[in-house]
Amino acid sequence: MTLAPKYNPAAIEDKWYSFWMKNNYFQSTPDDREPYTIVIPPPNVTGVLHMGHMLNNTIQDVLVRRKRMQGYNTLWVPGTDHASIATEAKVVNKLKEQGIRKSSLTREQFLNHAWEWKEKHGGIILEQLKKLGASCDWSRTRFTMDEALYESVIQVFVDLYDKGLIYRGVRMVNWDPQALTALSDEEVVYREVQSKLYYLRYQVVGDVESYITIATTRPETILGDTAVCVHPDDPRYSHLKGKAVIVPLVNREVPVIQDAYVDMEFGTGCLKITPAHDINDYEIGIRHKLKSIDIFNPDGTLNAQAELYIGMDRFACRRAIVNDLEAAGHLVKVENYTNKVGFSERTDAVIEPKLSLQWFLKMKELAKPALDLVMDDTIRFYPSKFKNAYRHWMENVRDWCISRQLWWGQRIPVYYTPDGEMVVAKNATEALGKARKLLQRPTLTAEELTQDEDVLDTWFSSWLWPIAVFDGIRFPDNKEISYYYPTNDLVTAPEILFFWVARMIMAGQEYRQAVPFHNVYLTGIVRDKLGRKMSKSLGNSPDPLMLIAKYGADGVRMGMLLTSPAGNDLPFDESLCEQGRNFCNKVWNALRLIKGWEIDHSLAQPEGNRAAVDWFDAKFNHALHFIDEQYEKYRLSDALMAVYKLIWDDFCSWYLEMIKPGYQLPVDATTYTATLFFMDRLMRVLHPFMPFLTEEIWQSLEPRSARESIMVAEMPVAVKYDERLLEQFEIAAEVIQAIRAVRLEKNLPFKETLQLFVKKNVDAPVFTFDPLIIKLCNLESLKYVEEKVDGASSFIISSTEFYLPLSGHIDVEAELKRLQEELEYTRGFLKSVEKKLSNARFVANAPVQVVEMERKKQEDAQNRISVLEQQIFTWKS
RNA sequence: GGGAGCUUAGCUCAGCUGGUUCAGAGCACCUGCCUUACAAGCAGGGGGUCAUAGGUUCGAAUCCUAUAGCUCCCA
Repeated sequence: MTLAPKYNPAAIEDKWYSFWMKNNYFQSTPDDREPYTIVIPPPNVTGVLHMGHMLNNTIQDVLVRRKRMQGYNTLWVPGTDHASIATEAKVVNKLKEQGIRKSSLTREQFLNHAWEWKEKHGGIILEQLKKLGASCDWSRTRFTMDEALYESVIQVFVDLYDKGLIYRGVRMVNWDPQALTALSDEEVVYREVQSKLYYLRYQVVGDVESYITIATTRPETILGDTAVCVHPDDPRYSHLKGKAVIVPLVNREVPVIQDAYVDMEFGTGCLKITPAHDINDYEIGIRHKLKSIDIFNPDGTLNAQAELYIGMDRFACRRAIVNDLEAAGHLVKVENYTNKVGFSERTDAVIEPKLSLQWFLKMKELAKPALDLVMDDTIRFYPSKFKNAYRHWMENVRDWCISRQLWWGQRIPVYYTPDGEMVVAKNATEALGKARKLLQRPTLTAEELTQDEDVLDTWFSSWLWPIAVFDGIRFPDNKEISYYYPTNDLVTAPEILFFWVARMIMAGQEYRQAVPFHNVYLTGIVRDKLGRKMSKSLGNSPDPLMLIAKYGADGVRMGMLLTSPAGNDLPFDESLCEQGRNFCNKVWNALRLIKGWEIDHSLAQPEGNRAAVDWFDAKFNHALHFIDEQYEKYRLSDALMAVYKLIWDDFCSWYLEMIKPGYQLPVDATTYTATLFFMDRLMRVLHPFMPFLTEEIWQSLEPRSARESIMVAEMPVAVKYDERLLEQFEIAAEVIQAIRAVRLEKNLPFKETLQLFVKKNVDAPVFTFDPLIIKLCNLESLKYVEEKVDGASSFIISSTEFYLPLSGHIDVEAELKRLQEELEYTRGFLKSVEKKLSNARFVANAPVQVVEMERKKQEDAQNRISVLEQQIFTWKS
């Protein structure tokens, strides 16, 4: 059998992925095993795979593959969400390129275009996930606009409305003038921008000489001013109580009001009030029963109520009005000013606070149980530090604006009658029935009812995701939902903790009286070397598929996981993938070595080999215990690192070197079988992290039947191991390393054999690993002696002296210097230990074990010192 | 403005309720090796006054207080 000296991922990845697919290993149906379920955080259909998805989905795949091998009936449900705003924007743009305006289409025509777009582009990201090795049950792929999920959303709306939790109201909302829709608070990102603070003077009514000056960053909104406000305790303005001022240019008289909201320190301490265009002004407006004048059209241009600049865009208007105010002598001064401005997460347009009629879901009642479930650890967050942020948000939660002025999405199931009454119903037929009853008019026709034009927020479908993918809303008792729900783990980003995770918990309580998942693993943000978030707009994100092509899917998976403990940002560097690739190659070459051996069945197992096999067996179980612990704590990078070291250091560097037969010599069958067994176990433990490589190797270890696969093989279970053996080996390893260091220092080639003499001073000798010391150090002999050996290079491990006679290579001065330094260090160490022990309070207060430990240290140091002193004495004489 | 968190080797991070060898890992770095599994490698090695200043304690990277710097969330 000849194997390429370098691992070539491209040659095998597609082969194994289709092998797994063909054998339906990813598929799950309910049975009597315990289920393990993950639902994918649905990427939006407009998306292509980015580094965040790579990280997130690698983690899910690791978790699900491990559980599968542990015998659970595992299911990972894939899917996408419809992303109202983003998708509608894409479709609108595409139509624009074809010269079609959205406004020229009917709703139905537009939706046809949208579906067409979805069919064409919507599956790209899922196809990309396959390249990563994602073991999703693709036969269950769901989309938030699928009929079942659509109907579930509608049903939930009707239900919540009937429960009195949904209401319609005029509120100040975040308006996106580009997407022409309201946004939820979570879809607005605030950024600091350089802007200007304009100081404007308003004339006081009845006194031509008297002016007051206000400061504003938005001078164009003065057209909507309906008051000017000062602090009630501000002596500068007390004389204005009850007076009115004139809004410049439009010459409207507005009252001067007093409200403690005003910050006397800011600007001039005098605030203009525009209730229609600022959330704080809106609230002041309500308190003082002010009129509200909405001066903007939905697209951000000025309307007739503004009286001036009608039809002009809000930013063009700002420039124009500043000029006009200056010309009219109303502009006092302009200052540079840094403030935070809200932008639309989707379109990046500046958000316009706008009064509008929207649908809201009351949050208070839903939030309380959802908060408790996290605080009492019924649902666990990894890392738990996010509990704080979660609580803070849930305690201050505000009602959720769920309507969007779009077409792509679930249309709000509210129907209006000609007389302005409304009914809420699952469909038009039911609505008609309800409306007839409501109006007591049996002749009412369906045509007379008009359905609400708006659709629901995408999150209003996503929050049902873990239930809806199993059709648990429409059919709450179906077999699937009963079996798979609650799901086990959710892997997502902290950014959507509130608007997705929290709401899924609410929906779970409301519709299943159960949590949607037990554990939430929060990933970090993938950043570039400069610490910037990777994004398409910055162009600083590598193309994941290119990375896979370059380093192999396994290499990239390892690169993603190595330095990303839960919740920590991942400063991504391609060299991490390189490390993953190198590791693949290392494992590959271990296979090459083993497969290259000739087996001699007549050969008895050498003693050294037996020791090596026993040792590695113990080491493997020791590592497995540790790895299991890391998984328990969701510390995947630590688990991976432990596997990495187990394979590279313990298996390759130590074990294989120990049992490796000499050049062109055969290996005994017992050792060979044990080695194949170890390799098999190691591949299983590594498989969740590196599915492709491990399958390829596992399949080559032994002949396999057509349906066998490592991905459904059993995960090794840690058993008890001999700890003493590991300790004894540690000492042998120290000896080997010391001899290697001597060789390097003295420039002694490995081929030259050495003699080793061991003088045990305190402990009884343990011979277990002696044959391995001989082999790995190419010793001619290893002898135990009672007396020190003259003229030899020496080293000391604990209190045992080791001698390597090296005629002509000994530098007495250097040996003495080294011994002297070591002696000084050990004396200092002993002193510090003795200081502790002579402290009566330490001996009295510290736990017995700790004191014992110190006594042991004292004894060891004393022994070592006497050995060192004797050696120095010998060298000197 | 309100809240949360972070600061340990050049980089990225471990270090659990204070107690074993003058703090560990991976990568990077340095030295020597093309030793027929692997140079995508082998062997050996250096590197940290645990942000700063106090305090509690027999004992602090670990607990408390203050300061500085950074990050995130909310308004």
